[in-house]
Amino acid sequence: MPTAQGQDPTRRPRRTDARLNRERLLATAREVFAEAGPEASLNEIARRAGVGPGTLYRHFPNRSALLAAVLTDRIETLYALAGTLASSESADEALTQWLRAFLAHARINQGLGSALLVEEPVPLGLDCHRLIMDAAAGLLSRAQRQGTARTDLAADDLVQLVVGIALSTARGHDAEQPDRLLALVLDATYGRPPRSR
Amino acid sequence: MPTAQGQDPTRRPRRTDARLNRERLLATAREVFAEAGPEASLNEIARRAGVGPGTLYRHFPNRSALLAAVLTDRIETLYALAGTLASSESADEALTQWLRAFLAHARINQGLGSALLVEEPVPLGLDCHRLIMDAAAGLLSRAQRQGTARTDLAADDLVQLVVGIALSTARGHDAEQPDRLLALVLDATYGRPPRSR
DNA sequence: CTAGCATACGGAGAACCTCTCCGCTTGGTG
DNA sequence: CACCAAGCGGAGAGGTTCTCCGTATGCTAG
Repeated sequence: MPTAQGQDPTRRPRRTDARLNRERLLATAREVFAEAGPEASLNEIARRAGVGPGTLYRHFPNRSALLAAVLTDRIETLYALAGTLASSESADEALTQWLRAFLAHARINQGLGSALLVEEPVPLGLDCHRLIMDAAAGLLSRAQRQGTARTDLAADDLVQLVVGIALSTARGHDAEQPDRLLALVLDATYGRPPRSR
Repeated sequence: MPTAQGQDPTRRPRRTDARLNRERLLATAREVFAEAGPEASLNEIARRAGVGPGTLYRHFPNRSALLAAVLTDRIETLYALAGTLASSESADEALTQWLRAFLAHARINQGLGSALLVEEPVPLGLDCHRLIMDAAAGLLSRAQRQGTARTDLAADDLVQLVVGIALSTARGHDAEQPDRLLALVLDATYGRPPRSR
């Protein structure tokens, strides 16, 4: 599992107070984003972490960078889950379970947080987008070879559709709806090949 | 077709300069939102319309109200389209065409604009959400009775899924993707009933 | 143990934003 | 034509993101 530790070894390592502040910021951001959504004030995060705004912005040059950092460990978990599922019994079941987990993840991060999975090249940190796509592509291609997933389906599209579910249900009140929508997408995934138009 | 003209007749009609300003603001907002997305600065809109910010805010108390107003005529068009399609040959084809039009609409308004279709009770103007749902529900139920649409599908879910496509592809670069995703959803809509799990 | 300096910090502040308030202007009517 | 409710503009309050730079401090070489 790739982890983002690409640090130029010619430079001396980070000062410990800097590392500490970074961790504190990250932990605080996790909390605040969970409370107030991805639009939460970055000043507020800095304040609650007990550092100045300048410090926050040196560690994370913008909101996206901070969001990406907060999401990173969850993403890595998803990537690892894909690895585990890849050796499970049923290829279809593996894909299904992973997509369920992915949807849950995207929703927990308030939908919009996961928007950066979709947006621009992902500013900083390790490449979340790539990791997710790799995980999805692996499971999907196995389900296409060994399972019943339709072969004209691309991983990009599948992920995008699930992200869409997360986004559009982020503020909804029907707690069951995301599951229903995902079930529908899964039906399409394992359904017969597209009807001739 | 319901149109939002609910004006208390005991009050004298709006002054003409007010009506003119409102129209100018609306036209400018349409442009600016199209250029810069639904996050565009309202000050900028006021400036370009040649009025003060105060004027904008009296006509439209907040961003949502302005967005809703901009979307209104498009929504009414969609509602009217549903009426037209309702008497067409194939129930399935009618639903399909309407969903295509709806997706195009949601995307033109930058995805996020259509977020207010999903969010809170829709602040002002006529009830966009209700109108859309009515249109979708009518076409879907006919496709379920006379066509091949699966009967365990609710209009809410179908609309939500399409909104999700619009949202998640709003900033994407693959121009074909929205169509592919919609095709997938349509396959599910007309597909066999859900497999026994 | 200490001196020196690269590294990191904090917070003032610039430049934006949304939205409110209120004194002045003006369209429409009696 | 005079009146006044309706409407206007813009100052400004209070929020935001993000930058800049003088100051403080962890680390290391001596």
